[in-house]
Amino acid sequence: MRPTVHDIADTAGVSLATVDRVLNDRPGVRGVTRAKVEAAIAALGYVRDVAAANLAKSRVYPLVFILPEGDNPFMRGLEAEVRRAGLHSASERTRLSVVTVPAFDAGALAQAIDGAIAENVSGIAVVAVDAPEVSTAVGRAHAAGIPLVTLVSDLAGSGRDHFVGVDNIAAGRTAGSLMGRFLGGRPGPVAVLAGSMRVRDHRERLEGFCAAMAEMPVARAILPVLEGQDDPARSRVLMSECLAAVPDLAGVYSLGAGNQGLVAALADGERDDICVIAHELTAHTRAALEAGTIDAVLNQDAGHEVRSAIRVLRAKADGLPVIAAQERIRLDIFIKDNLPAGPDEDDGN
Amino acid sequence: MRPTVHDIADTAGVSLATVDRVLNDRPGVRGVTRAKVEAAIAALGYVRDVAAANLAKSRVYPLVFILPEGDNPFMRGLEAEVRRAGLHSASERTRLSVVTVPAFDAGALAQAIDGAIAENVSGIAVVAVDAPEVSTAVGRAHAAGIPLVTLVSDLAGSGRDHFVGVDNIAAGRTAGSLMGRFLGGRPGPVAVLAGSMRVRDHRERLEGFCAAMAEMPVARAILPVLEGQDDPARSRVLMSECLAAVPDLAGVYSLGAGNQGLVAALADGERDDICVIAHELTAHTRAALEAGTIDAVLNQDAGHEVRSAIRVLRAKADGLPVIAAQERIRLDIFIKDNLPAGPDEDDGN
DNA sequence: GAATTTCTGATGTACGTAAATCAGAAATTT
DNA sequence: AAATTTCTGATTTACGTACATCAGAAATTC
Repeated sequence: MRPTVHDIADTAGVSLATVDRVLNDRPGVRGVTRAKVEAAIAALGYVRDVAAANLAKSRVYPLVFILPEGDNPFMRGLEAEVRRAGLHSASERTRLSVVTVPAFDAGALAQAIDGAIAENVSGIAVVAVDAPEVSTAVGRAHAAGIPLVTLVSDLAGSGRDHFVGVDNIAAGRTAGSLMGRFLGGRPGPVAVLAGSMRVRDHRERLEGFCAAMAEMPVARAILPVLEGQDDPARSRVLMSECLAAVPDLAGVYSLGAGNQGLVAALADGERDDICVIAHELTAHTRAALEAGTIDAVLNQDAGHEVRSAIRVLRAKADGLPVIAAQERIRLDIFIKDNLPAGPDEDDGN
Repeated sequence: MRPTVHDIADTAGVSLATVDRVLNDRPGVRGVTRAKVEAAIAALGYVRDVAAANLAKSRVYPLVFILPEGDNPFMRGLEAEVRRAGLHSASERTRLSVVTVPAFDAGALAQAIDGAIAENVSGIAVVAVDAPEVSTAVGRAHAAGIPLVTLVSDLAGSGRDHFVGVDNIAAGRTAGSLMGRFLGGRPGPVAVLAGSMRVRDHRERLEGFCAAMAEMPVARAILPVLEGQDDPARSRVLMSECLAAVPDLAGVYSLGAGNQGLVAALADGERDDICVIAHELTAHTRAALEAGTIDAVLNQDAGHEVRSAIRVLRAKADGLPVIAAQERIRLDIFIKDNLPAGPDEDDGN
């Protein structure tokens, strides 16, 4: 049997109350006594039974997810996963809520973070816009002792406790490498469709993509980035213009959420010979992958990210260590042949 | 606050003991009374607090993993992950143990399953050899009420409760599709190196591979399967013979654990122009991927599989539902550019 | 209608920890 | 040395569930 607080009290020769004071860092214990208790804890290899502790505390963990507004399918998928996790959250003493803010709006984001701090939640997960206002708001959360993780897009040099998301430079490299291989010796430049260079994940993907393309045996031009603000209409216009202007376009790397507009533009232009690599498996990209319009989709699993964020925030709130291997978010590569069953086709067993 | 057993007792107008009898399916409750209690449970939306229940039961779950012996790196990786999970298992009231049996030996496997049944464990995870003896042993576990999941390789038409592993037909299809794209118009046949056609995962991968290759625009011969029994020396000999016999070999699909032998044979033959797609990210395949000998590695994450098996077995033991979406094991595609940090390079945060 | 069986209620203990209270011991100050 | 402050011990209650016991009520059988 694993040791309990009673065992510690016995071997340390102190009372239960003293052990409790040491364990929970409460005042009222002399240095020598504290040392004795800590020695006993170490000797017995005691680890607190978190389940019992939470039961006794009857503590609940209100966690807030701050996500961008709009019809970005990936973000809406994230939101859906948060809600889905919320269904099971009761049994884990967690209460989840979602706050949405205008996309790419640093001020609104900082305000939302401050709001969560004011509500004294026990954890915050935020899709970060990489801006100073946001960094200082994150600093305030840290100062208030509230664990905060960045989700999907990271924030440089801030006090965030953890980043939940894929390595976006590696994602870009992967896209570049696949693009190069798929194109082989075929000539023609490559276009890049992004949301905004104001979010770190988009910048990093572009960086990786360019690096990998540069290493390819066949040199290939990369056209100036098209920033569609993750808006379908805008992305469609930009892409259509590009197709018209560059008749020998060989490939498109869509590193943001402009896929709906991209697919529409490709259909308009009747260009099904272009090698397309996109991010995030959504209804649109899935259909385009099956139809052959898109050749590969790089994906981060929203469900996994949400569950990871919850685990990390809870661990941080409890002062427990995070199991790094379990929390690493993998980059999925999907082609037509390894598409998973859709969310509506779950076998439910 | 979420409802407790006391709330149910109050609203149903019965005593705590009766509620307990209904909840835990104990005898001694009249039909009408039971209905009243169940109505109250439904009305209040009661869900049992698993943490408190486990605390009260102070139950431990002894789980057994039955894995093949030998120096198969993937299997040793699985074993390592089980041991790693064992470190954290105390806090989850789980006790893990590993039993190894000779690879591809159905009789020994069946015997190991019967041994676990005799020990009255609360769950069994087994890397299945697809044979009748094994199926009947699985049937005996089912009859004994012991949850059993197949791991990595499934078992047809048996009473296993769940399969923890990737969709191997899709894995084969993916390999075939990537092989076709990477080779492009280059001529030459493709070789397949397997472990044994007696395990279902290898058969399924081959099936998917052949199907995907057949759908490619360029027809390509697939040579007869080389069965290396997942043994390095044997795989090396088979592969060397093949390289000598087929000078225009364009690609190799290694769907088993013969990668060490494969890489050695390629080095012997000084053939670095062959497109190689292999399974499972190990030290060998990682090095070969970085060196450019192997072009893509399809991987199933051993750590994820082990944790999934544990979650599923515990859920089954408790009679709880399994969250299908969370337990789907994904097929990772690794190329040089999206290799994750190695196990020794964990950032540990 | 009495005897039996079956059901139900009341009550208590346990799991391992948190947290509070109060009394007494030890150290410190006056 | 007395008064005060600081530390420690003993004890109790609580969290939500599991499980056991015993007595009494209700239903069933004879």
